[in-house]
Amino acid sequence: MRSKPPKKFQYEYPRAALTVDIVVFALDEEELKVMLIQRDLQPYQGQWALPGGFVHVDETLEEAARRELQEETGLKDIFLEQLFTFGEIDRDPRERVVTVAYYALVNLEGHDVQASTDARNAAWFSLNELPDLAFDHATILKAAHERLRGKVRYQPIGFELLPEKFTLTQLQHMYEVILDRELDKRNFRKKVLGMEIVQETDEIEKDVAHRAARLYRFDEKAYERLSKQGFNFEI
Amino acid sequence: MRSKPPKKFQYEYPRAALTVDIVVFALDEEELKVMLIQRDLQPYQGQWALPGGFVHVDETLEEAARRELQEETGLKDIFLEQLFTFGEIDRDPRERVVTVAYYALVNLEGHDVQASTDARNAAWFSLNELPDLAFDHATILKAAHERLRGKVRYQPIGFELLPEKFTLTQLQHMYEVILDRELDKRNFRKKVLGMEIVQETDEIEKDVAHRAARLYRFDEKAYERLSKQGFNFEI
DNA sequence: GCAAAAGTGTTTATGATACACCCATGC
DNA sequence: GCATGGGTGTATCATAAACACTTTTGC
Repeated sequence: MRSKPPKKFQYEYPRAALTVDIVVFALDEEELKVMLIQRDLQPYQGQWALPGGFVHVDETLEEAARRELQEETGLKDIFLEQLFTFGEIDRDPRERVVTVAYYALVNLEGHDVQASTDARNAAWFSLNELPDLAFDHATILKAAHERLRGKVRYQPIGFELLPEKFTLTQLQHMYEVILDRELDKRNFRKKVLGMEIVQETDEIEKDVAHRAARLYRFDEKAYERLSKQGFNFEI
Repeated sequence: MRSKPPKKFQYEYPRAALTVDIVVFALDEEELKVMLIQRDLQPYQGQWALPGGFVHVDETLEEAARRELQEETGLKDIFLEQLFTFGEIDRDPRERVVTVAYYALVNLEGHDVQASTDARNAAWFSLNELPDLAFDHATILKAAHERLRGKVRYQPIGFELLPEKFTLTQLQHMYEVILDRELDKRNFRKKVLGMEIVQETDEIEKDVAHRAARLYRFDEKAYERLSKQGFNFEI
């Protein structure tokens, strides 16, 4: 065991440690996945946990979240939004640790996670087959999932889970997975096309063993316009 | 100037200080008000600020918010919900301070604020006539207002701003103030009564110089039922 | 030619909006 | 009796929901 490092930073009152943790969602063919890291230090050594770590004193919370995400999973330039701050007193057995949780959405095609990640330490898990998680990370993950389900109803969020160009069937599938219910194809298309939130491209799917579907892209401008005036995305 | 206190608490890495700040909303006859405290210490001495203060190492974030609220304004047992955590690096000129912001809703009749408050230090301000605020509290206040406006659309929130028994006109007025637009009386009543979120009482208004209105109370059970299934309160 | 998914319209039901007058009460 | 806000209904319009078949393509 190595000797203890010096403790140079001194305060009049005790201070909680401050961390960030990130719930990274991605969309598989069939379901929502979340990225977990296997801990190689105590406490909870060997257990799976959300990516995250201590906030440096010279970086903002979001900067800390992005830095940890890149260090631990290789992911960068992704959609990231603050979720909630968890401050239960005993959530970390070592000492008082307050964590600011974020959630992130990525598309599996666009970001090469495996290449920059030690595969032994990071992996995607289906939300239905989660291992035991360290700390209160199961609680955080549940909160993130609920937020995503709730948010999708009144904001055009979620496109970050898809590749840049996608079929309407992919988009519908994404909503079905997030909302956990089936949607009617014709009504879904009417609604999505009607609110002009996607733009038709002149490309179609390739290498499929059936009629190839048209590809669409997300329309940034419509997004902006609709986001502001608190619109209704009930589908 | 007093001598510096001892700094007994020592850490390997520098730590941010952790505070809570609370945006307390109340409903006046005419408009939304927010409670501010006049600071009697540096920095920003004499300026108005949100109630709040440092989180003790042995209390949760919500406990800290409730404690500060009671100490500074006398308010207790009120609706309180976490808003957002602000971690910009220079938001406090002294050192790195991360603050977990909450917002609260109170009804002016039910809670005697003045009695337990040093009137020189705490006061209600109209949202349209705010003084310059200390720190980044103007940003926090704006975020709280937006959250309230957004939340009211899809959750039956806001009843905390009214007394236990209220008239439908008071309820409508509350929504008009929060949403900042006029609502049609007949349509409003149809909608509110239709979703069975309020219960008729057998009491009526007193001491009014016109026909007395029936009093209603908020229906907890309907609230629970509707809250869960993410319902739509667009009015 | 068949398997597999793409693509497309109409009808019905429900909820949102617009709108104006009589009623009860206190003074 | 008049001023003040309380209380009520209907017609129209817009959006949501339900529902099935033809088309295209690869194999």
